Amino acid sequence: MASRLVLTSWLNQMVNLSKKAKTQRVAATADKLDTKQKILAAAETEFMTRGYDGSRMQAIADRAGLNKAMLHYHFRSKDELFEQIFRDKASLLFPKAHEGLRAHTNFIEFTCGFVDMYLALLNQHPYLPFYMLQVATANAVLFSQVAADFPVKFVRAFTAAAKAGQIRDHDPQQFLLSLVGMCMWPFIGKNMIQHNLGLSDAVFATLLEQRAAEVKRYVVLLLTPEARAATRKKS
Amino acid sequence: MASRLVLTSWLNQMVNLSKKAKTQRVAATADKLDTKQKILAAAETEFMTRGYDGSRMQAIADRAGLNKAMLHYHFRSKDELFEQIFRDKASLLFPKAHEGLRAHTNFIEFTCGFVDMYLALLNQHPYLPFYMLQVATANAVLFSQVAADFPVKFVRAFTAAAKAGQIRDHDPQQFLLSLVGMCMWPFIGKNMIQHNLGLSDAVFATLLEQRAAEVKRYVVLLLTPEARAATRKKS
DNA sequence: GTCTATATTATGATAGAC
DNA sequence: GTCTATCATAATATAGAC
Repeated sequence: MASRLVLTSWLNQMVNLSKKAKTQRVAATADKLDTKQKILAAAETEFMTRGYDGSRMQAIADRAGLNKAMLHYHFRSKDELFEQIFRDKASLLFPKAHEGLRAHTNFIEFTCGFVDMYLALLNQHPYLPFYMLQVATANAVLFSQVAADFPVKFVRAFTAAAKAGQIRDHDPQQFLLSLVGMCMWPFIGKNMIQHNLGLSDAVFATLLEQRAAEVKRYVVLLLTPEARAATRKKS
Repeated sequence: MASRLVLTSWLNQMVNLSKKAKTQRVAATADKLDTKQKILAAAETEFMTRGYDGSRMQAIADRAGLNKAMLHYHFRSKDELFEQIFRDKASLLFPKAHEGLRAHTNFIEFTCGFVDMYLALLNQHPYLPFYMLQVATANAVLFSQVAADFPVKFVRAFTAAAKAGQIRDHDPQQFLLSLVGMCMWPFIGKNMIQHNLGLSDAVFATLLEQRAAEVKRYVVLLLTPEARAATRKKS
C-alpha cells in the first residue's frame, strides 16, 4: 500500500512532466513568448507527423499563422527548431528513473503500475514513439545526446528481484524487449494494424483501452514464480 | 508430423519469396535489365534506410554507378521508382496466408513455427518493418494498395482453435498485437534499444538469436489451456 | 542506352521596410 | 517583432548529343 503510493506519484510525475514544464514556461515570460510557443506547437505537430525530412518550414509557418521569416527570427534554422523540440519530447518518452525503481516492494506490482502509466503516457502522445524512432534512425548523433536511465535500472531491479525469489528467473533484457514492444507497437503500427485488420478508429480505440490489461496479464503470467507449468522450450 | 511438414514448407516459401522472384527476373531477361537491376538495388538501400523524403536521386545514381538521367530513363520519376520497390517489399513482409493456416493440426505448434520463420525473415530483411511503417504513416494511399490477408485469417484460425478447446480462450486481436510487437520491436527499435541499454552490435545480435525462444515461451505460456493459474486481473 | 548540360521548381534562409 | 520581397541553393526532371 505504501509502496503503491510512492510508485503512483513517481509514475504520475513522469506522465505529467511536459504539461507542467510548458505551463511554467508560458506563465514565466508572459505574452512575449506567445509567438515562440505558437511556432513550437506548430513545428511539433509537423515534425512529429512528417519527420524532419518531410516537414516544410512553410507548412509550420502556415500552421502557426505566421510567415517563414518569423521562424528564422526565433530559431536560427530548421535544425535548431527541430532539435529544441526533440529534446523536449525525448525527456517525455525517456523519463528519469528516480526513486520509483527502488521504492517498490513487489516487482510484479511495480511493473504492472509502470505498464498502466506508460500506456497512459503513450495515449496522450501517440506519435511520440514513431517520432523518436525516426530520429534514432536518421540522426544517430542527435539521438545519442539524450539519455534514458530507465532501461538499465529496470534490468538491475529485475535481476535483484529474481535473486530474491520475488519473480521467476528470466533474461531481463528479453523481458524488457517484450514489454516495451507490447506497449509501443500499437502506437507505432497503428496505420498498418488498422489497415491489415480492417479496424475503424473506434474499434482500434477500444483495442487500446484493453491493452493495459493484456500486457499486465503477460507480466503476471511470465513473472509469477508459481506459474511455471508449461514453460519448457519447443525447438 | 505431417502437419509440421506442410507448415514448414509454407513458411519457408514465404521466407524465400523474394530471393526466388529476383533470380527469376534476372535470368529471364538476361543482361539487358542489368542496369535496371542496379538501379533497383541502389534505390532499395537508399529508400529503406533513409525513407522517401530523405532519399536523393543523386545518391541512388551514385550508389548504382550511374547518373541521374538513367534513373529517369528507366523509371519516369522518383515516385514511380519508389512505388515499384515498395510493392516488391510489401509482398515480402505481408506474405499470403494460403494453406498454412488451415493445414495445422495444433494451433500452438503452428504459431511457434510462424514465430521461427517470421523472425528468420526479419533477420534477412531487418530494415523492412520500419520502412513499411514509414510508408504506412507518410503515404496512406500507397500503403492501402497492398493487402495482407494473414492477420484476418490468423484471427479466424485463433477463434476456431479456441472454440475447439485447443487453446485457452483469449482476445485474438490482442494476442496478435502482442505477438507481432514482440517480433518486430527489436528490428524497429534497434538503434534506440542499443543506445538505451548500451549494447554492442555483437551483444544485440545475441539478443536477436535468443528472441525466438523468448517469444515462443510467451505463446506457449499464454495459449496452453492448462496454464491458467495466475491470470486474474490486477486493476 | 548512356551521357552532359540545362531547365524548373521547391525550399531554407536573409535583407530591409515598417 | 513582424512583415514582404528576394536570394541562393538543392533537387527533380528533361533535352539533346553520341
